[in-house]
Amino acid sequence: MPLRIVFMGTAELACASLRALLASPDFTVAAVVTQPDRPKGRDLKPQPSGVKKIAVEAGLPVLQPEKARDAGFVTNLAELAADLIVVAAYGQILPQSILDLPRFGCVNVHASLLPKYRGAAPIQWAILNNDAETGVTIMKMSAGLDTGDILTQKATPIGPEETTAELHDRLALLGAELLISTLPEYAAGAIVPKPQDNAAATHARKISKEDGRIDWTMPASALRNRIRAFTPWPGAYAHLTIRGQPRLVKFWRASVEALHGQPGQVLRTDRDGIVIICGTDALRIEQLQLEGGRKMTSAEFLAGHPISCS
RNA sequence: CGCGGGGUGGAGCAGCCUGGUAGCUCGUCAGGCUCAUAACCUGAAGGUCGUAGGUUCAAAUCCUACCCCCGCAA
Repeated sequence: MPLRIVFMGTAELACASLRALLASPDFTVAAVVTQPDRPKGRDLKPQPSGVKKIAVEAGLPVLQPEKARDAGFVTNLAELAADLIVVAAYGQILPQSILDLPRFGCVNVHASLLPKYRGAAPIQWAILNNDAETGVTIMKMSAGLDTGDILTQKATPIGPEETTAELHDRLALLGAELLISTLPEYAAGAIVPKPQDNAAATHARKISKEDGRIDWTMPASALRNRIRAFTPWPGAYAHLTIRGQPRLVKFWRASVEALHGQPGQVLRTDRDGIVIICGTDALRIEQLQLEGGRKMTSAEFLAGHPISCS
């Protein structure tokens, strides 16, 4: 008999897991819970989350409580009589009353090798710190922030050029695979949940737009990691002087060069990029984007936007 | 009606305010120079200036409507 599941998720990361659950005969998805539609897009009209779109397409009931801890919502959830609640990038803290609801509890998909990078932005921080590997964790949820007992984990190397966008997509799929292979074993009692080593825990705090601002006195290698980590959001940005005007420019791809000078100085502009001096070494900008415009290679950009070396 | 930028030879842009010869950087092609080159020199091809109307002797430029793209914001 398939496991009766309620799925809770909002962000893109959750979509792969929901699809995997829907595609597997081992599970029945009784309902999907996602955050209320939020203003999005150029018109700022409320848009459904990716998870909701999938649920609607699959003809599943969708619940969108403003607050998951509302008593009314918890009651509705209880009536669904799920064996298990699967949570992936839902975006809200769940009260103990929900965690205790299903007989198998709540299981979470997290995009890091816990206890490392608990919190909202594990993928970004793994790249920011230039880690060689990261992974996904399936855990039994507890009241704390990503502190639950670990069921299974799977590691994956981080490519030297890999961005958050790319790693995110890989981890979403990896997490989905691990989820559907873990759940039946877990339900059969074949997995012993393993407590996290709290002493080794780190917190991956949420990224803010301000984090994207480039400080040219930082080492070039650190800035390159920021560029990778903040793709696609919020982007690593700085102001460059173009036709005498300071213009906001986002940097999307860059490499490190062993060149030195005054931090912030534009050393060279050629078809291979724009070389800017950093605190240690220099950054060769290969792809960038002017405010209001689309992404361009440096060669394209320089054709129409003269940047003088300073 | 959330705010804003933009659609000009293949690419990226200037020109628009203050209507009157289609400009710049690059690419392409041909030739030259060079030991050599993505360097340099010379020449050439290539554009219904997003679409449809309007104003005018004359519209890339001013007016109106529409289509499409992008950034901010979330």
